[in-house]
This record gives sequence, C-alpha cells and structure tokens, in this order.
Amino acid sequence: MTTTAPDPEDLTARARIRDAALRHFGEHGFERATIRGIAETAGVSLGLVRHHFGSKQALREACDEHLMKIMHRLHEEAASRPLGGLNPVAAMGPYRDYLARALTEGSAAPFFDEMVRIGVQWLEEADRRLPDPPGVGPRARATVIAAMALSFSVLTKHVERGLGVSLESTEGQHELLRALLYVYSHPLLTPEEAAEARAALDRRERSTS
Amino acid sequence: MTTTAPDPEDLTARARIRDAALRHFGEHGFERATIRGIAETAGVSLGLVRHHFGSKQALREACDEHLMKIMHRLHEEAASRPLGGLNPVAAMGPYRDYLARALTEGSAAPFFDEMVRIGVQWLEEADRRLPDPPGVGPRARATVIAAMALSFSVLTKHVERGLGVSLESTEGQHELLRALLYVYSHPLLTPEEAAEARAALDRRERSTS
DNA sequence: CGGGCGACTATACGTGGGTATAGTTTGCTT
DNA sequence: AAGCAAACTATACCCACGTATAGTCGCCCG
Repeated sequence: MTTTAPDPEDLTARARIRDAALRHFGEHGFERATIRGIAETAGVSLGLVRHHFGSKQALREACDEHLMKIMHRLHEEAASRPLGGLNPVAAMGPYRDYLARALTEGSAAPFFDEMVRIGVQWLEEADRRLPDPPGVGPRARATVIAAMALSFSVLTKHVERGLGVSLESTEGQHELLRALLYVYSHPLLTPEEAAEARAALDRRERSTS
Repeated sequence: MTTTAPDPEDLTARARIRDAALRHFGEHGFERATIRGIAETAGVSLGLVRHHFGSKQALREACDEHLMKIMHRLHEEAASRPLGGLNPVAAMGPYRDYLARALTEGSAAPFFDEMVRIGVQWLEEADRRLPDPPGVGPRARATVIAAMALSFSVLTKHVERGLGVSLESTEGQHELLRALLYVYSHPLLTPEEAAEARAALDRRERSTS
C-alpha cells in the first residue's frame, strides 16, 4: 500500500484538512458538514482551513480533485488484478461515501465521464470480436453500465439492507460480488421478452414521430 | 386533514405546499431548500407551512409519505402496460428528483425495500421455470437489480451527459430504453469470464476464511 | 348574534456557521 | 541578525433560516 509515498504533502496540515473534509462531506453531505467540524477533526483552527482553501466551496473542489487523483491510482492498480474492474464499491474504500455525495450533489462529472471513457474502450475492443454489430452504440452502453456499477456506491445503505450484510466487511463484499457476477453473466430478459419489448418500443417510437 | 378521499385535497393550500416542497427538496436537496422558498412557490406565507406541517423535518416526512402513495399508484398502472417495469426513471416524472434525494440523503428505505419485494416475487416466479437453480438467492439478485434500476434516477445528470440527450424528452427516454434493453438482454460477461471471476472469488474466499 | 375554531399573515427571536480581519509564531533566505 | 513570508490562532461579524408568537379573517354551529 505505502510502497511508494503517494504525496510528500500527505502529512502536512493541508492534507489533514483535506482528508478530514473528505470524511465529513462523505458522512454528512456538503451542506451539513461544517468547516468548524472539519477543522476540529484535522486538529487545526478554523482560520487555517480558510487560509489554505479560501472557502468551503473551494475546499470541496480540492476534495474533488484529490478524489480524481486517487481514482486514477486505484484504476491503474485494479487493472492488473483480477476482479478489479468489477467492484468499484470495494475498490475505493474510505472514499466511497464522498464519491457517492459528489455524484449526486457535487461535481463528480469528470469521474463519471472517465468511467464512461474507459468503458467505451473496453466495449469497442470486445465488439471487434463479435460476429454481428451490437445495434446500440458503445457510448450509450458504457453510460448505462457505468451508472449501474456506481449504483452500489451511491445506494450502499439500501444494498446493505437488502443483502443483510455490511459492505464494509469482506464477507459483504463477496456476497455482493457473487450476486453481481450472477446478474452480469445471466441476461435479465429472455430473447423473447427482449424482442417483444423492442417491438413495443419501436411501435411507440413510430407513433410519436 | 388526512383526508380519506383520493385527491380532493389537491387544490388546497396544504397540497400546494407539499408539492412545492417536493420540487424544492428535489431540486436543491433537503438542506439547501428553505421553508421560505417553498412557501413562496406555494403562494402562501411562511407561517402557514409551519401551521400545517409543524417543522421542516415533518414536512419532509409528509413528502416521503406522499411519494410512497404516488409510487403505489404508478406501480399499479405500470404493471398493466408493456415496458412498464423497465424504466422507473420514466415512470415517475416530476417526482424523480425527489426520489433521488430521498434515496441518498433521506429516508426512501421503504420505497427501495418495496422494489426489492416486488423483484423477489418476480424472480421466484421466473426461477420456477428454470431447469437448474440459480445459485444466488432471489433476494440478493433483486437487491442488485433494484439498485441498478434506480441508478438512472439517482445519476440522471450524468446519464444525460453520457447519452447526450435529456431524459425529460421522450426521445431521451427511448434512447435510454434501447440501451437498457440491449444491456439487459446481453450478458456483460462471457461464460468463460464469469467462470474465471467466480474461481478467483472462490480462491479469495477460501484464503480469508 | 356570538363565539370558537381552523386557515392564514406579519413580525420577532436566536443561532449556527461561513466569512473576514487582526495578531502571533515559525522558518528560511541573505 | 534582520526581515519577511507562510503557517497558524483568536475573535468578531453578519445574515440566512428554522422556530416561535401574536394577531386577523372567514366560516360553521347553537
């Protein structure tokens, strides 16, 4: 994990503040989190937060930026390992809550777009090995898949309730992975159902055009 | 109050306040939304909101309750129509934003659980027609599927950016449905990939037990 | 008529919390 | 050593917003 020092700044007060902000924003959301609380967690004064980041909004942006850096590192690591690409929820441990917040209330758009970009590459490669063209563009599919993959981070609480396990535990992670693996390898719709639905969609499209 | 009639209250100030709250909470989130703003949208005074609902928290709970009522109605309608079960994002139109907020910051747990319940029924029925048992319980699968289905409501903004269309428009809806239909009817993982991943998972599980 | 009650408004109160400023310590350069 | 900039603290400001109170209007019941 700490094979290579990630950032020499990681012991500075600035880094501590940023990490505390990550946690507070993740736990309570951007609005409910207070600069005072963040300062206390980081063990610094209120003013120092402002000195380093200027405003709450700027602090949030710094967190977003840092999240992106983390993500790139995790992605490179995960690419080598097996199962890496499957479980974004596991991959990012303590940053999961912040990511979830950033996706819904904040500005994790670059992160999402990056996932789509990677997915597109992945799909284009896979499509090339296919006999018949897919009929739906890789970008649309990658978008849908990215959203689905992130749902487990965003809806963690509900997924945990549904599965009856905590997703912090490795046991919970495995439980989720097993279910994911099943769903990802078994189509939800039979060919007949899909054909029927597609027909219904075509009908509806022609009628409203 | 607590009228028993279906919707004769829908023109009363109380209903207007509730609807305005739904919109404000959905657009800005619970914290950022202000009672004053809600009152203004509803065309009433600040005090009347308090008179009818008592507190901001209670107002939110009234919204949650109303959302559940709406959902039940929409679900019954959707069950009959074709394509109904597929696109929860389309189904709930103006309530989508509020639902997304409630799922992440609020208390839409009953709603999620209801979706899981319905999914379990659906899957148990489908499993009965299967030759071999699925290996992953219906509840786990239903949970995963529910989360995935809701991701398009929660991550609407990002999905719209990815697809390049607005999900308000019927055109955007169709675009999404087409992509969904493809993904739902084509497994993401080939049998070999799935087997490999499952093997890796088993290995990992045995090593940590 | 009158009086009581629910719908509704106007105004005030208190405070949490983001922002701003002034002051103190630390450390580095010449 | 001097001095200056960055790191850091203490304190004050101020206003948005949830909450609370007092009061007005209109309707129904006896």
